[in-house]
Amino acid sequence: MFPYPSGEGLHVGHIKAYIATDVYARHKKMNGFNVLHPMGWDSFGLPAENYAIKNKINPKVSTAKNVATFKKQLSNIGFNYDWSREINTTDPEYYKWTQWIFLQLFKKGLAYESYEPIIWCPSCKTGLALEDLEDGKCERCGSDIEKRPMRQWVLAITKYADRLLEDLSLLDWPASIKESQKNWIGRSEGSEIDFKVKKLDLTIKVFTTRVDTIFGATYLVVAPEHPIFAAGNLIFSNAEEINKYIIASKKISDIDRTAEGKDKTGVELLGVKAINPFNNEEIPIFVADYVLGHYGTGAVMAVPAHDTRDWEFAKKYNLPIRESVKGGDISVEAFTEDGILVDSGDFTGLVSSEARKKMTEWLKKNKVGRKTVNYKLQDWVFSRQRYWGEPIPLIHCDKCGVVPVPEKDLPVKLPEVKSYEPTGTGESPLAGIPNWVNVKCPKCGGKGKRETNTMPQWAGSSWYYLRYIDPKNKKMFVDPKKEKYWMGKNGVDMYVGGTEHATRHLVYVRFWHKVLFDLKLVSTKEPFYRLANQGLVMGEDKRKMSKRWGNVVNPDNVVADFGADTLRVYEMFMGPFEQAISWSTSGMMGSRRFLEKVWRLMESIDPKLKNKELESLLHKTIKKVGEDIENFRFNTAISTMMIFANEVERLGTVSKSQYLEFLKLLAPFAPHITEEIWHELGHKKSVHVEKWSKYNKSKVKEKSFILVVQVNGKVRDQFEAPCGLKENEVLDLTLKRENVTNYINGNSVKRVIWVPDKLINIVI
RNA sequence: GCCGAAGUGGUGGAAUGGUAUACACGCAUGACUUAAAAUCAUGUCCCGUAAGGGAUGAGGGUUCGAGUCCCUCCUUCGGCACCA
Repeated sequence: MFPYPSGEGLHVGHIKAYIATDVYARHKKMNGFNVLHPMGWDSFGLPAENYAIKNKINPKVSTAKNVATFKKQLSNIGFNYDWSREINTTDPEYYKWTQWIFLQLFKKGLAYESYEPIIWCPSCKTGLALEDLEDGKCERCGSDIEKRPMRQWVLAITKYADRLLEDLSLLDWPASIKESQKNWIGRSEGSEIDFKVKKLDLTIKVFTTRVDTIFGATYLVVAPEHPIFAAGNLIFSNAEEINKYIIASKKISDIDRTAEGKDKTGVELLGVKAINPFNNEEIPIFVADYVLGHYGTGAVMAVPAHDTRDWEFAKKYNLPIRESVKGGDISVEAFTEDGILVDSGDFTGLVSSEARKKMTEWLKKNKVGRKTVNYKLQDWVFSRQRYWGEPIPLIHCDKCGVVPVPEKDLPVKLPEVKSYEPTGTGESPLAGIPNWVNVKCPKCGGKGKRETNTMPQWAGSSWYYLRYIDPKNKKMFVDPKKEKYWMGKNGVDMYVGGTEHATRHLVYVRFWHKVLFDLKLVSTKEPFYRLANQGLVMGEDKRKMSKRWGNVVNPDNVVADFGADTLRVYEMFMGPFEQAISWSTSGMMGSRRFLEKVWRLMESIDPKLKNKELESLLHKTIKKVGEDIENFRFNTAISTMMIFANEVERLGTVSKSQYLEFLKLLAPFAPHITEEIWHELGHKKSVHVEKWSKYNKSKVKEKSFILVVQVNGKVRDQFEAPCGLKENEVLDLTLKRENVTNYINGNSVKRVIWVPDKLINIVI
């Protein structure tokens, strides 16, 4: 994943992922692959802009400065990036295509204008998507958020909810990321039921996953946002009280409103009743803020006997609690599990799962309900009232409505402004530039106004992996009209980044990719079939690295003091790649010592030596290091190399060819020192263009092994034996050993388990 | 509450169902040195002089054999959450 060039610079945790891809890319290259290992800058959006505002610099200037800092830091570490393919999402030649993709979404009807109240950050002064919240606060600045009705652009990601969920099964991704996405999408199967409202010519639809409990429904609840209130509340005899309740509930923030255990409040809609379609029973209707307007239908049937929230509400307002599923004691608490239906008309006696099927069928047959699916995922609020983003390429015309900017006129460049601070008015700073805003309508030539909202920070990263093509083409981007596909058959082979993107970038990018797939612009269903997450590198004090704790380790200092190779080897060796681990300076010294040892062992080379003793170990090492890199198990790859180096040291001599083979294994991890030694030993070409060593299966095989003898599963003896023995031969050898016969002690041998070339277990 | 991941020495961790604690850090002792650093050597889970016994969060189970598979529970981390 390309970094966000923040003003803080990189710390040793950020570069862990880059070291891993570098090792992986170098290894693949040595194995003959044509590797594209790119770097770029995802630099539009709030963090860059907030930094710019705080430091009173134009975001364009500060971004360029931050990019330069990042690039310098990275260049210290010896990455094999192809800098000729460096990209920057703020480059007009880049965001031209971000805008182009937006227009495809628009033309497909997947981008629409909405006036619904959305999340508003009063500090960042912009609308936000649900994904931009963390613990109910603005993820960027930590401010409490508000709800604010305003005009906005929204992307219909919910149309792709099912595919985003289903296709997770195609992905070789960490379980936790898949799990997060699954929870975020929040698919829930159930039934929609129509309740006719008596005296009014309207129907309230409710969503439930527990249609089997409907005979226990004793009232209905609608959210304060429910459309039933849209036409005014004069139909209710207590209209004033209802109005008061609705207004009050809008003032409460979403977090307070949805906090579990919060006292439930509500008001009955007097003068109307809802009719349960199953038994024609008339039940009261309440408005209560424990029902959310944006989920399901914004209305629920309340079954206090079998739902905890309804139970609490019913207790408080003295509403009847009627059992319809056997199994609990509803006088004490709601019974929410499945069971056998009671007092449920024709459905009495069925088990819940069966009842749900039959009752949903009944709803359909009688045209009073249907099977439905609901999602927690909401459409993506895509406009920001900020300066530092891609202008949304649309023009508003009084006559023609919303008109897309013609493709030939892209990019719509972000204009230079004097004041780039957010206005807070619900308009972006771009609205204050009349000669940018006022344009001709591309359709009718009449007066038009540019859309002044910009795209969110996630736009540019939603397709950056597509800005590469076969190098033979020599072009930096492909015109989608001329080229069928933007990418090869397999897409990105390896994608590495942090877990914080689980429900943001990694959802958005899959959504855009699927849209492009439907447009036949990409050939794969998914952008990244393989993903790895680097674990956090924490400070030496086991706290998260932060200025606040003064525990940030800057790679520049580590490189200056201990060398880039030490840093690289240590970060790969410190533990499993995906695990969070604390930095340890003394631990890092161990990696430094290992590299010094490798250097020293040059002196142990005996050019005349044909070192048979090491041959088997070397080939095992070649095998293990290659497999470990492929599987992102860098820590064990390094420990395997350490074992080899220790053995060379123990023996005191090594043949030149063996030493060189070993150097190649180390080269992806420690590119500088291996190159130095490689040349020292007389090579003109680089070690990094060498072919990766091939291990020899026959050489991996040992001639003898340490046979472990167990008696009844306990280790009682071990001795060296030649490989390839048969079970009876081994047993003969074993039964001659005094240690073994002592334990057998005259008992008859009941069973013998023989694991070839490893272990024998004698059961007595 | 639901879902997921994980619990192994003083520390980071290793272990296709087959010798638990590889590798590294730290520590101790020794060698080298006037001394220190660096380097090298030896040792370092617990009990026991030893033979041996016991330890992979706790308790059960499957198996000739379990850190690994199954069940129950505890703890930590992550996601979702008045989501009907």
